[in-house]
Amino acid sequence: MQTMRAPRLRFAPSPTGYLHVGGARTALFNWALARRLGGTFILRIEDTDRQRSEQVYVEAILDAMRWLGLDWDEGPDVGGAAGPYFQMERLDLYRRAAEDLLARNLAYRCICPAREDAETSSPVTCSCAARTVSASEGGALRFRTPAEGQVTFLDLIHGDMSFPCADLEDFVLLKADGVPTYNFAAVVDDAGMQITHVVRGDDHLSNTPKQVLIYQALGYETPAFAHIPMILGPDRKRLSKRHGAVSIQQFREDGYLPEALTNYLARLGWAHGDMELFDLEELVAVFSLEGVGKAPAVFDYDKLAWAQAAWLKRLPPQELRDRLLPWFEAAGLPVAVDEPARLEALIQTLVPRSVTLDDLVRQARFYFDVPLDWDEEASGKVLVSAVVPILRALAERLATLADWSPAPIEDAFRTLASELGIKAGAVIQPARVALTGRTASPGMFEVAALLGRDLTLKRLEASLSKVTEGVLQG
RNA sequence: GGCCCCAUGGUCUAGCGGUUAGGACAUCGCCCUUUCAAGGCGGUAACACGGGUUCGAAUCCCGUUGGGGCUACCA
Repeated sequence: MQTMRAPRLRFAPSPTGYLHVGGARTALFNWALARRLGGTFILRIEDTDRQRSEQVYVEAILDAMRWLGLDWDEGPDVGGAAGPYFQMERLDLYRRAAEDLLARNLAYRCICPAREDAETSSPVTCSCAARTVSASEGGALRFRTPAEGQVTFLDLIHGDMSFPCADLEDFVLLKADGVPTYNFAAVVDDAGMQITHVVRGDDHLSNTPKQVLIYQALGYETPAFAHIPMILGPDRKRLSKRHGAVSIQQFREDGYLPEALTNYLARLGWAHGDMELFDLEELVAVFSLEGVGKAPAVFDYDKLAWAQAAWLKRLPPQELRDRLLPWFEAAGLPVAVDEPARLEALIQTLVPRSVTLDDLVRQARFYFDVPLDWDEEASGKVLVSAVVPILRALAERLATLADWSPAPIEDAFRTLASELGIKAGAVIQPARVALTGRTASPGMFEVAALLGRDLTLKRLEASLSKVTEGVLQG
């Protein structure tokens, strides 16, 4: 029956916080399935929790969605573009549906006080269970759950589900202030928006029978459900801030690529054979709910880092350079915009040594004509007086080198070493510390070439005086 | 407590009755090498347990254990 309807999916976050990885993955699966099926993807903001919902979170969520590359298709016209739907702008819909249920005696008003001890394990019995409470006005509206029978529905991941009505209480549809609860608003909207596939977290599985009851009471066809496994922390508890970064915004600020995030997230709870590295387009080409597992997945920061490093290498050099530009500026490094090729080249020397963009830019510092970030301990060991004649000789040769490029530079280093009867490393390592301030760096000849003759000689001189002063002092 | 879901190496997973149980991350070793990485090659490491069903179970069924979720006028 669902097959006759055009596929329509949605992601329905509530703006009570930033978009976290769990929500992002739910959004990703919905988006990927919608695209795969050639259907429609809708974004709906579930802002019915007036206490916790905030506008900044709405903006942050939209921002994160766009950054990840998850675009939505429809919604109220917002300056020419399709904005998301907001439940607080649709209160009439829920009230009308509520009145319908009330009129047909499928719901009733309840004036018993709100129960406050939800945390205690012992169930609180509401006097409404007697189903005789009624008040012409005020109070909350409760659904009249059938005393007997089974609620059944299809879950594309878990199979046919069946719950006894007797286990379900008379849940609230409308709060006393007229605002709908999650279960009610979600159903009215999913039905009204003709959603065909409800893909959401496993934590909603227990809510589904209640929702199916509402669909039936309202006379709507039920969609197919797909409850995807939760994402846990290393301690197998629900993933939260205490486990580390969890919001998409945080990962973005830390310098992760959206490609790495969507790639890694897709592989949490979903697999397609041995496929590990892929972009959104490649994901859409093969995505299916059949590949989604049932067991909860532990978020692995190490594997995310691996995916990130892999994407750093996968991105076209030019593209990576463009994305890095703002990071260089933020770091206060004097990027010469008229030397895009040089920038691109120096970035590439750092790609195999970096994970995040922030990480890469930090390591790029020595390539610029700014004070060196000296690793004093290392330089103290390497830049000793014995090294002075070596670096002095090296500087002389480099000063007159005809062609300033890696191969001739390497030749100069090696020739000098053999003439002095020492190992190449005995020249290279002191030079490395002199040019970069540390003992670990990209290839020395590439570094010198990118640094340019002037800066190279300047750094060599600076090191020589540094050693001399050190000797005088020591 | 009640109800529900889940269970392959440390982690993400492939497997959909017959496989030397495959891949990836991590880890260990070797190679490459001017350092650090990256890369290449190789190693250690898993079917939670107990019963069935079957000629044959990681695969199907039932228990046990373990983990997760729901049980709000939160979503």
